[in-house]
Amino acid sequence: MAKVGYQLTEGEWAIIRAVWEHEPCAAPTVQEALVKSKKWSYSTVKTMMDRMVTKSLLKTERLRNLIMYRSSITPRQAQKCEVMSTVKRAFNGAMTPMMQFLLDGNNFTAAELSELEALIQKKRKRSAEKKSQ
Amino acid sequence: MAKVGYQLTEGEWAIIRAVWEHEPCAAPTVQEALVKSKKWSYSTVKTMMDRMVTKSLLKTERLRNLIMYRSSITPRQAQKCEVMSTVKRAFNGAMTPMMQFLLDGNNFTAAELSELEALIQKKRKRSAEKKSQ
DNA sequence: ACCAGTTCTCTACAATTGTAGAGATGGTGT
DNA sequence: ACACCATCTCTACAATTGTAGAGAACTGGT
Repeated sequence: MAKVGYQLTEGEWAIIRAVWEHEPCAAPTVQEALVKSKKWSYSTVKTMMDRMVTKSLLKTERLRNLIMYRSSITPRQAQKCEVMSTVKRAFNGAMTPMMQFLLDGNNFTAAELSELEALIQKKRKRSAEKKSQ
Repeated sequence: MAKVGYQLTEGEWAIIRAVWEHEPCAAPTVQEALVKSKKWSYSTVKTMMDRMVTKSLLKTERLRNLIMYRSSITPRQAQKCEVMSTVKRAFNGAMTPMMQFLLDGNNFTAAELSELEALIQKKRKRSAEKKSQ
């Protein structure tokens, strides 16, 4: 029952990224995975993970005396919450202005632009189909 | 010296949006502007605003016994920080996947799709020009 | 049965954020 | 000179987040 719309903190993102990559996994695994980027002690990582369990961002399962963690939300869900919160806060909830802002402010390569264009075309075709059904 | 890369909190966004809309303005003005959406007391608003001055998100100027506030960062700057933080956290810093995610997950109208397409075309033309110069 | 190593539990603390009351202050009209 | 109103200042507190130490507990080898 991970509540929708919850925005992860920076620390939680770091943790859950590591969990996604290694799950099911124990806390020491996550700590080791993160020791390069964040230099958190074991206690720090474990505390954060347990708090995330309370929030239903992770879930646990005991194997003997080991506690295995898994994510309770998918990357897509987490991304969606993050993006939604940004578009709400910074663009008054309007997706298109945000897209414009992104296109406008960033240096995409020609290849990337083509890719995006193709995506839009596909999208457009699909919505046309829907309409005609 | 508003440090780049600082991500506003939800409360700070609410405040600064009101400031952008009314600046230069005094704290009571902001409080009134927000009383519908957030029902913060005057003290709450004033405290937040003063903390934002400390962080150089707002700046002040005394007129007689009134304190007038102005923003120290533009909407664009704030939007950029917000978006950058999202792309970093949730998309590993990669802009294009984020665009794809956005396109993929949202219902744009045909008109919006065209608009975006036009933008991309413009963008592409401009980068072609740059190359040939 | 005991030791060592691994992992867990409990507790704690500072900074930040959201929240607000109580009282000080400074003009203004009379 | 006085009282009132608007506004400001100071102080405070709970929840969350980042951070971690100290010691308990369990397991495997001897």
